[in-house]
Amino acid sequence: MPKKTFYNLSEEKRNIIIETAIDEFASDSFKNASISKIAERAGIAKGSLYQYFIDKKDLYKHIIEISGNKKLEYLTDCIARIEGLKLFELIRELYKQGILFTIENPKLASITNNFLKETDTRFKEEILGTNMEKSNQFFEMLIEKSKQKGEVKNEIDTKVGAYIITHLNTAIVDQVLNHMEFSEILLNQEELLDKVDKMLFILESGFNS
Amino acid sequence: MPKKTFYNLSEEKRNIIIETAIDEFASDSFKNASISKIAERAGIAKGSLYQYFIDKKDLYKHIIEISGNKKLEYLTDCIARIEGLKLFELIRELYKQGILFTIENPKLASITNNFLKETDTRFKEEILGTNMEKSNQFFEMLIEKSKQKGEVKNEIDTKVGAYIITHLNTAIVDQVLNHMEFSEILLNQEELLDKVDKMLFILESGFNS
DNA sequence: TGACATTATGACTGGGTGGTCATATAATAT
DNA sequence: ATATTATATGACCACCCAGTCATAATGTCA
Repeated sequence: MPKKTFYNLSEEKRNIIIETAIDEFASDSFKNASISKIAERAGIAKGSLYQYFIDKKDLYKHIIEISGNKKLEYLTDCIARIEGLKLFELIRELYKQGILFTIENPKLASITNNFLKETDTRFKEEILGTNMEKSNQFFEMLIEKSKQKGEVKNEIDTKVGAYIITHLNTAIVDQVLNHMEFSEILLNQEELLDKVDKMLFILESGFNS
Repeated sequence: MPKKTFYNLSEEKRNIIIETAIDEFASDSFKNASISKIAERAGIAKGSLYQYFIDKKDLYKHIIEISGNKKLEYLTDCIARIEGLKLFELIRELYKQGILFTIENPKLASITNNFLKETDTRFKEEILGTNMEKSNQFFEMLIEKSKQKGEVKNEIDTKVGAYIITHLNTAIVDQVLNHMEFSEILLNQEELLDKVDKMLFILESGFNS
């Protein structure tokens, strides 16, 4: 968390710093992102950054938190509709909102994605606190409910099912990001949703004929 | 590719260098791996390394090539049996061999996995040459064949199907690696295969009841 | 033994990094 | 206007890096 001095800054200055940090962390991993560059590009002295944040990790934590909150904004609507939707209707909505978030906030999406790819588990825990594995547990809960409703096969292993759904979600976000980097074209959202539907169709009914 | 001087070295010395490089690239990304450390740990002068390899990328290329070849050894057997097996029997074998490779060669697996996570597409192309996307195309071909045999639903999108199978494969390898890092216990191979079976069951028959 | 080619070496260059700290500036309070 | 507190600064520290190159050591052939 930032020091008090950071919140004494004008909102404008705070925004510049945050935006610059987002830029930097979006284009490099935590390790390779540069505090020096952030300071330079934000037009402040490096020493000042250390007046606002304890250290690099502290700034990173704050940016990760911002990312998470922003993404939550995209998901809360459909999470609110949990009760009314069938499992795969809900998953479709979640995937869709994930894609939307990625398209509208590519830098934030890239940051959270880079973070997920981080291998150092201790580091991850340190940054996320207790919030880890939340996504997996959420899907596990959904699957259990759907089993009880008779929507989903009982023979299915809940944990493995949640694992599949989580991983394909991040895989999709990853692909969106890479395409956006490569061809600068804002890729067709409908085409993407079509892919998602094809994917969910496979998950729902299986490969076998 | 290494310079001629590298191949003039004794096999022993060559092996030490390769092993040390594998260690280094396994524990850090290309960017963060250190030539200086490799030289120091291999007990040779840094300048010598540059007598054997053009630059860092050249050494990395060679290590990636070694990894790829070693993994191919694990897969050729079951690839040879393509004709006799059903789609998911084959996929099971491929996943299984992938896990086996990862357990028996965790460093090499970690290197290839880190490489796959690399975001810079140009860099990837430069390292791999034309070999990119091979895995995806392979699965696409398999799915097409299985459709013709009537094993697999025709309504399924081949590309999306291959995408799912490829991504879940790398996700599994990833999990194996992380577990190995964390608990130093050689994790139960049967337990893993059980998870794979549960995963394939879902893919074969779908979530819906 | 001497002449030549090959290989080994590590100090060095120019660049980067996170983080510190004495000092300068600005703001506030008296 | 003075004293006190809060913020801004950038030179500086210790460290790391990839890659170079003149020199030294070693090997090879005559």
